[in-house]
Amino acid sequence: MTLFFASGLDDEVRPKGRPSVETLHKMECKACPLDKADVNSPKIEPHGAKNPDIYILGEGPGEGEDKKGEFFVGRSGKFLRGSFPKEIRKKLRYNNCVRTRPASTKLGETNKNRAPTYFEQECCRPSVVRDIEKAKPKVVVGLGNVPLQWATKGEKISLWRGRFVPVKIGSHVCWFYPVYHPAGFLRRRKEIRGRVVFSDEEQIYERDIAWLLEIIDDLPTPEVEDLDRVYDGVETVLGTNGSKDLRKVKKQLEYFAKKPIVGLDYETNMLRPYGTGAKVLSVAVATEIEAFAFPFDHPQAGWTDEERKEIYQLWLRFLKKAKCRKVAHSLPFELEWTAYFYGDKLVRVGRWDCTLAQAFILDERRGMLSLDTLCMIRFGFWLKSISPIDRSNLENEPLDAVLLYNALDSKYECKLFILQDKILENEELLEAYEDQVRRPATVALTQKFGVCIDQDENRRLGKQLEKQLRGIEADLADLDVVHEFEDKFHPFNAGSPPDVDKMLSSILGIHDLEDTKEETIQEIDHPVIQLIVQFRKISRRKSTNVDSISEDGGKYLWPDGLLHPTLNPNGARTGRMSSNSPNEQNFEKRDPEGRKVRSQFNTPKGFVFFSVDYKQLETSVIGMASKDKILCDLLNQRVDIHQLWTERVAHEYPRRIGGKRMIKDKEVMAEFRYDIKNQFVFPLFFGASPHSVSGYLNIPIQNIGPVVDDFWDMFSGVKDWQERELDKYEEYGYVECLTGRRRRGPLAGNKIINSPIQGTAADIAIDAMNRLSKHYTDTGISQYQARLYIHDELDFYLPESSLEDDVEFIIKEMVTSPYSFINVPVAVDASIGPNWYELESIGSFYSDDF
DNA sequence: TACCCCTGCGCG
DNA sequence: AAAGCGCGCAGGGGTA
Repeated sequence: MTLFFASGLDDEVRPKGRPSVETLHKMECKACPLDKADVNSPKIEPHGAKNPDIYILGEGPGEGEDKKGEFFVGRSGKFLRGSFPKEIRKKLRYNNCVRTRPASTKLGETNKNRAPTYFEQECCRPSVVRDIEKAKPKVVVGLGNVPLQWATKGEKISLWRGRFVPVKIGSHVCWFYPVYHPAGFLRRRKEIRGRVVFSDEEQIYERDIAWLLEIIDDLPTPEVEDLDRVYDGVETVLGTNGSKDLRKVKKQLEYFAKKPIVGLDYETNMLRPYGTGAKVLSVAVATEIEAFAFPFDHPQAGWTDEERKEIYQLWLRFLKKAKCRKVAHSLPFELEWTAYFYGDKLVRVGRWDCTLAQAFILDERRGMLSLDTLCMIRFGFWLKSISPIDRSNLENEPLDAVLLYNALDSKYECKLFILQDKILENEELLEAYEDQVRRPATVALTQKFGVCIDQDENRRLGKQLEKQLRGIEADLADLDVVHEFEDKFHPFNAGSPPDVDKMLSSILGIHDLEDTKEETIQEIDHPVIQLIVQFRKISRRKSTNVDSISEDGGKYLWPDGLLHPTLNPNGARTGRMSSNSPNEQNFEKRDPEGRKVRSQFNTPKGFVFFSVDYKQLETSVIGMASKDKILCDLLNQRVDIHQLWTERVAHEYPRRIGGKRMIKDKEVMAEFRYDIKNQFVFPLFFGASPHSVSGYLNIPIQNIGPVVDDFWDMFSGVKDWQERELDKYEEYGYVECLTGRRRRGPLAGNKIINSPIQGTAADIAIDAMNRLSKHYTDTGISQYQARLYIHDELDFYLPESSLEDDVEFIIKEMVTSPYSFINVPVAVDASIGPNWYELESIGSFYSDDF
């Protein structure tokens, strides 16, 4: 029997020629490097209550502990005891992963603590395990990274802290509850003018401990998956038994179709279905206790062509008819492949669920959403370590292994879904999950439809930018400072920050700059600076916006001639969707020259490009959240708030726009409005200080300060709302969108204010996108499926034949949002043209017109 | 060669 | 030390 199934490090990371982990466990102190360490108190014994509810597990004794021969008597030990109420304190038990002080042996550092090594931990493990087995605590509280790794193999305490993980320590099953180590944040405590400033970590630690005490009596019995039973109920067919296997597939699919909840998982040979030779290798369906996997197009699948066709039909039938909830982990993936091979409509047939979306709604910390990690958090074992298989190359792994792997995934998806569903219900987050789980269908279809690129335009732009770059390089080569640089060092690369830094300091004699950003260096009056800035701009424009989507080697163009950017609904912590490969959300727009790259985004013949932007959506959401009377009135009267303040600031400080007479200049004011929107109104609404705003706008504080005061006089309801949000965060440790989506701490002040706004705006826009997409799957009108999603902008390809009807339908759908918290008009700006660059406005449209 | 982090910068 | 928020991508430069 393994001593502890999730024990520290494996043999795979063991340096060669060192004893195995089993040997270390057998030899204990005899093998330990610390056995003969020169310390005051070797092998300190655990102490405290005999049968505690809470067992505190630290890294190893520090200097204070070593001196006194007792754990947790140093600074952080005292702090830790202090964080528990007196009655509870008596009932704690204390131990460390390593019981002898691991002190630094480096010269001059003999009194410094260090983290215990793997060998020290493993030698000590048996004695710690024995003590925990004897003490039988309900919860082991792990302080910092070492106990986290010790108990779960988890790696980042910031991602694991505050979660209850079921673990089996020796023979004892209990909860492991990682928290920040006090020693860490006590070191980082700062004093400003005699007042201690607490770090985020410290506040989070306090909250985590408080939560532990609040919930400990209500914790369910922890359950750790029995590794001997993970394959229970798993069945597969290889397809080699012809019609017998076929019948089995049929029977099984009929069986699972009648279950209430079924995990569903594809294994594929690529991540996306658009590559040449992309195929689904196998499929698995499962309940909590039974799983069935069968091959599609794995090379070893035994199907004849005829049987393969039958398989296709059987699966299609399942997708069309199954009454069960179909659960995937990362649903956009399953839906994208389903749409691609079986038809778009199926993404909305029956009910699909997503364990990743559930996990995201429960805890939006990134990096902890894989099925593997979630199985560890919920079931106490690492799912992926069960299957000895190269997951990046399933096509060349033996079919039987692929099927077992596939089946396990689907089984634990189902199991995970059922557990997370209960937790969502307990935390009153089912509604937020419903919003989240509507996203994958539209995401999958937008991804599948793809984005057209005008390759002639791409080539033209590529050549033009190439020429500009050569020109800049030639101009650079003419400069004395560049000669000097190259004599002294090496060829000058304007795209290299270290080179630019060297140019500034060694050649131009400018030393005190923090970085080489455009903003920082543009004040320097030297031709080389302008050339550097230009070079960076043009080379970025070319590589990011042109080369990457070229049919001539662009890495994002697929064999079908389209882009298929991915949208990630479970990535951005506020609840926005991010985009990648390429990021459709960062093609240039603000720079009049740069925005020409958008001309590459055209439509198929017979279609026009239709672009719809929500008008000041986040400002409207601030009105919805704060219910500020003035703001809501202004929004109801369709007043352009940015314009209002643009004029106000222009009058207050005309120098900023080049004098009073410029107030009448439409172009100047339009440009200034842009600055006011992004450097005044938004920053203030999201918590920027007057001083920061002064900096952004480059207007002295004595001029802008009074305007900021007026701003807050006018929108005092918004200020009050901001205060309320901060209070709520203080109380609950999270903030909430109007849609119920949460964002948990640690959050700095301004994020607290921003998150509910950004998240709610995202929910409104994505909901509209989804309703339009549903209209497509309901009626077959494919132009209602958005092609691009850019936060507050949706883009469509509309057939010329039905242009007017489609325009009206889409606009109406976008402005008539069904959320009950909407108390101000929702408005859009719409424009139309041959491509994403040559767009002509067709006007603004308001919900109260419909 | 692949991978990592850093810097810089585009979008909302 | 204080800081509007949210993202992804390219190139440089180092490492294995």
